[in-house]
Amino acid sequence: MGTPDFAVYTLNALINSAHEVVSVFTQPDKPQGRGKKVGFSSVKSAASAHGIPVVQPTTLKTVKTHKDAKRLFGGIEPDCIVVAAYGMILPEAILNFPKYGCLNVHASLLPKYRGAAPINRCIMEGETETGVTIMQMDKGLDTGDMLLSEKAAIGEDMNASELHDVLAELGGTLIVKVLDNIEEFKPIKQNDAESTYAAKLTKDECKIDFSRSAKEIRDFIRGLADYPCAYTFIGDKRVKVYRTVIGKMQEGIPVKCGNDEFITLTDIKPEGGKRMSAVEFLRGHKV
RNA sequence: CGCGGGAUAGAGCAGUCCGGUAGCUCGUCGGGCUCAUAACCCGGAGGUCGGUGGUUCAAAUCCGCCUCCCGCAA
Repeated sequence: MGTPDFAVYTLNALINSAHEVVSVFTQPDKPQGRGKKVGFSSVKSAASAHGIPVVQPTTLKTVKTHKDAKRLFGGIEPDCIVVAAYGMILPEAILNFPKYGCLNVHASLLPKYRGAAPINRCIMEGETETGVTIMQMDKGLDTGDMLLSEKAAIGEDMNASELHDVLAELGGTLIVKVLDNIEEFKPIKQNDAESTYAAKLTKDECKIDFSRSAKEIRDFIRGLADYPCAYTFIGDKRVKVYRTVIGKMQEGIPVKCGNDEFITLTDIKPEGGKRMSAVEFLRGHKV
């Protein structure tokens, strides 16, 4: 079960493993993008390409018993359900349905950064390492017992997209490792006292606050790049900012921030325009 | 039919409202200055103005249709 790109890595890893993927769950198609086009999720495309049946329930709340779950799965009783960024809460009837329960691939070192946006949040917080955890799902949100986790370093200049790819890849590797020897792994309880929560990102909070320190702003921007992307305004135009350098540089747009420091915007996308370097932007605009 | 912005030289933009010689910054090429330079000065090349039909003596500009790109929203 999964929806976005992150889950595709896990799906592909499972397809290429010794395990059989009997069916794939993903969120329902919904109108998205400009206009009213109906798009479908990355996972749906990937699954269809391999001829795996795709199921897209609108809600799972109606699944209350083992029988309901079995009906949902078309009579199949899977040994295990793997969940990666599915975006829907699973009722207990489903959690308890498979023999080995439901395993979740989560892009953080639990119990830190539970929730929807662990990849973005950890960069925004200036972390230097994060990781992927495979856990046994329970009723809580990312609170289940951990089976396996592995660390990954966050590069000095790495942005969320780059980290996403690294962690997604790692997630695929780890889930296969767990499934290969599922009996071997001992569940480890999470220490709730150390937990932090990575709330879903909202557009409102993506506006850059230039009164913060240069480092905070830089972490903020790379934590949000390339999507949803931090933004600010130049004149009355909204401008997305992808990359910055701390200090006052020639090759870009220097902005004063807190503590009398400067940060230079080097890679941006103005409203209505294409992504470009700040140097190019300056050739046609006065700032 | 969700709302909105955009397509003009290799890049980034102005010009469009009010039709009349294709413009700016940068790059590029040539020359000059200099111990020297990404600096400075002079000169040149490079455009079917996204496509298409129409109005007009005349269209980047006004009108119709089409394609592609982007922001918001979801």
